[in-house]
Order: sequence, then C-alpha cells, then structure tokens
Amino acid sequence: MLRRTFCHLPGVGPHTETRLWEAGISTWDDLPKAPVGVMPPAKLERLRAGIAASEAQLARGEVHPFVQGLASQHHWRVFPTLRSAVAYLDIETTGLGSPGDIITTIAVYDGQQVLHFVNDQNLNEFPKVIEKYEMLVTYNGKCFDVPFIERFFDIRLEQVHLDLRYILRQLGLGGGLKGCEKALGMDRHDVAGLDGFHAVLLWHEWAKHGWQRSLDTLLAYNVADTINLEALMVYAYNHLLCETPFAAVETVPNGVAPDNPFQADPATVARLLSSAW
DNA sequence: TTGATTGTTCACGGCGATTC
DNA sequence: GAATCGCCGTGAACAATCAA
Repeated sequence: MLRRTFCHLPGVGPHTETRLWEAGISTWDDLPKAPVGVMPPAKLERLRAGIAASEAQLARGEVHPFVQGLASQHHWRVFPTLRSAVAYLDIETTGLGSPGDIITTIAVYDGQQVLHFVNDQNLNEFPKVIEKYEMLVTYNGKCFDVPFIERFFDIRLEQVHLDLRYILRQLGLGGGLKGCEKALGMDRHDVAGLDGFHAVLLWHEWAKHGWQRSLDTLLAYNVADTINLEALMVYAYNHLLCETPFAAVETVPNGVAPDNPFQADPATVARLLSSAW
C-alpha cells in the first residue's frame, strides 16, 4: 500500500489522491503515464519530484521520513512493509502514571516469539531488545505505554508507532482493548474478565507474598494482550483497505497466534473476579 | 482521575482555472 | 494581464476517549 500512497507529499490531500487513483494512477510506477488534465502541470511536476524522493528513501530502507509526511490516520499503510519488524507491545504498571508508579511487566510479541520482562528480574534488558524493532503496535500506547516507558527508562522510542485505539475507532470499534476483542469475538481464554486493575493486584500479591501463581497469571494476562494485538492489527488493515480501491490485491493474511507461554491460575482468577474484590 | 492524542469541524489562505 | 471564483490543503480549537 506504501507505493500506492500519494498524500504524504505536501499539497496532496485525500481528495487529490483519490482523483489520481480514479485516473488509473494506482502506484508510483503509473505516474509517468498520468493523463493530461488530471492535475495542473506544475503540480504534477512537483508530485513526480516528490515520488522520486520517496523512491530513493525507500530504496535506502528509510520509512521514517515517509511516515512523518503522512497524516496519522494513514500510518496503517506501512504495516505490510514493516510487518517482519513489528513489536506488539503492552505494559503493566502499578498505576496510571502518578509519581511513584512503576512498570511491573512488559510483554512483546513480534509475530514469531513472545518476550516478557519482569521488574526486579530482567526488565532492564527491555530497552536493548526493543531497539531492534522498527515498528510498535499498541492499544492506547501513544497516551499510556510509550510515554510511561520513556519516562521509566529515560529513553526515546523512535520506532514507527501504530496505536490501534484510533484506528479501530475509525472502524466503529471502541470500549477499550477488551471491548474491541469482544466485538470481534476474540477469546481471552483463561484471563477473560481480568483488567488492568487486577494486574496491579496480582503484582502486589507477587511482591508481598512471592506467589508464583500470581506472577504467572499477571504474565498470562499481559501476554494475551500482545498476542491479540496482531489479530486486531490485521483486521484493521484489511478493513481500512476496503476504503481504497485496492482491497482485492493488498489484503494481508492473519498471523498464526502462538500458545501463551504462561497459564493463569484458575483459582486466582476466580478469586480476583469474585465479589470480594 | 489525569493527561495525551486523535478526529471533527470550521475558517483561512494558496493556487490554478476561467472570464473579460 | 487583472480580477474573480472555487477547490483543496492546512492549522487551530474543541470534545471524546482510554490506559493501570
């Protein structure tokens, strides 16, 4: 979809891009044969120069300049290009970001393997590991996960970042991550019903009593979020494609969801979900 | 409850086409 | 060549939303 995009260039908005597509200019390669009258000659010349520059950037593997010129509601278009270097990311913390709140666990799924990081164990390895990914996919990560990580580790995450919250909202799916999963019939298996507040409680149980079952349940919950992010990303991409003329030729396949390496403790989940809490 | 981000709406300005 | 008009991109302001 990247090479069908024109609205990353100055002076080109959605209207102009749609007009180009309708005129048969489906990819950058079609630009030389643009029909007379599709746009003023001077503008067409600037467009050609812009596309030539974009071609050069992509040839050098530079996607960032391309994304910077693209309005955020179109960032989903780079997904297939960077899919092999995507990290689906989710963090758990002790709160919403008040002073003193810390990151307890981080789960990263890259489409192949699941990585997890635990405070006081291997959390300090996270900045080095996340460096190798070129794109982050989160839910509400622009407001919560990424700013929290940047403050906590005092680092900058420079990757292309897709926040599914806004993309799914465009498609009429709201109600938080769990709401979106429910609307799409996605199963959360043994962590169904748990939410972020339960994750805080599980961490306190682990920290205070050292209960392994509490940490395992927390990690099962954390990892489940990241695994489901891939399916949500593919759903969003394929549905947004339907708003372009290219749905039939650009659709991406679903990934194969891995088994969650952590299992929630049923008794712990039942206790958390009971009225006592 | 807080703060950051986004989409939506609206107004403005630039640019090109048209008319005289 | 100048004046006018209309299209479209851009930016500001505001409301809505979501995370643990």
